Amino acid sequence: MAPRAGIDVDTVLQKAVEIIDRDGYEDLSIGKLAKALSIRPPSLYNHIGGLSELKQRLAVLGCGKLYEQMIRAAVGLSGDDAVYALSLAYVYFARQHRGLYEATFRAPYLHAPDLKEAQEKVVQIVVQVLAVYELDEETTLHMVRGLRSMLHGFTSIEQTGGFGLPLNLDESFHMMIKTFLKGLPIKK
Amino acid sequence: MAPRAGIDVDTVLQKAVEIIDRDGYEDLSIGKLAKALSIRPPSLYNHIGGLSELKQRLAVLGCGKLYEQMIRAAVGLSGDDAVYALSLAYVYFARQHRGLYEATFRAPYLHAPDLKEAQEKVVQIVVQVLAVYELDEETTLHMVRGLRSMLHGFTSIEQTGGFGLPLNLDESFHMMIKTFLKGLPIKK
DNA sequence: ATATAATAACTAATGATATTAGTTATTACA
DNA sequence: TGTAATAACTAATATCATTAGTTATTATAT
Repeated sequence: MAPRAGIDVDTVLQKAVEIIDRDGYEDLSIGKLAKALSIRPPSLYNHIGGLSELKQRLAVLGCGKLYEQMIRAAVGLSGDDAVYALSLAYVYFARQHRGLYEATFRAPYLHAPDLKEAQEKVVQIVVQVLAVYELDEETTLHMVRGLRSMLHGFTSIEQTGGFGLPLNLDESFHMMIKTFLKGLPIKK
Repeated sequence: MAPRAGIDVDTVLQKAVEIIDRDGYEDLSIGKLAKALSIRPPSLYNHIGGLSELKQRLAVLGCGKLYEQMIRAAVGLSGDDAVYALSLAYVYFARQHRGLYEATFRAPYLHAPDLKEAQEKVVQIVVQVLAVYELDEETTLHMVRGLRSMLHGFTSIEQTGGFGLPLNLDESFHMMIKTFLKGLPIKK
């Protein structure tokens, strides 16, 4: 029998991230992952409960990483600068980790507390960044939803090749955010 | 041997839509579909090439249905009214057919001509509806991308339960569109 | 009406996947 | 050093998608 490969759940997750980022989310399987870790498929069950749990963990991990990227980008900035920085961080994260980004929207257990918590942290930065605009409190929250919709929508369509027109993507993205910011219902 | 069940590819697709709309996209399987049609699983291969082809057809069908709903809603309207109507149609379609909507983003063959064509028709309505605003031609196309991002993003987040705050969803949606329209870079 | 062709149903089999059960060897700990 | 824990293994199981081949139903030609 082989000596222990020194695998733990983090190793498993890292390798899973490599696979989905390189080959696509749909390509992840217990067999492929085990092979990448040089162990037999059933051995993986020593570290994770199964494929669903793995996907769930990837979703939580993805949200956490996204959050880190966003918060790093927005530090020290405010107003439009912060919104642009945070939005760019969002899109760049998704481009850099397309599999992991996709995982954030493919969690098998949508109501799991740790997932909710990770998602809420992402929401919270958006709230903070929009809070400096002179909006009603409730309006701010509506606008948070708006901005998040734009970020995710743009990313998702981009990832599925849905922007076919010969038009610069970064420019589209920038103009979209600009248009939204310009239209914010600032209190007078 | 059973008499012919009178099945054709349209019957198969309709039943598949029923299943994914009711049980969720991930629940679709050859076995489940065959059972719903009262035939044996291999018999399905007389009508469709396999699960991938089925999913591809669902994606194309979904885009077509979405297009019909959008165009129906926008007929006879222009400007902001058209945008709102078309946007509402989008979201309502997705709410009514959540599985079919999801299928539109889960096509196995992203570059298939019929899928591209169906997607482009959807894009074309958005282009038409935004064309009446006094924007540069190129800016219009950027804004088309923006609006599509918002529509899809909102829908996708909504479908995965990502809007957790106690805040009216329809109001968020309406305000998002309003904010975007208000910010459109109209030529002066 | 009859014979032939086409085809949609079936069964059996295959390969792949995720998972469970049980065994064994490695490692950790007392 | 001996025992317990655990991570590796193999074997088996259940499920799924698909292929291959057979059979019966239906369509078509005469």
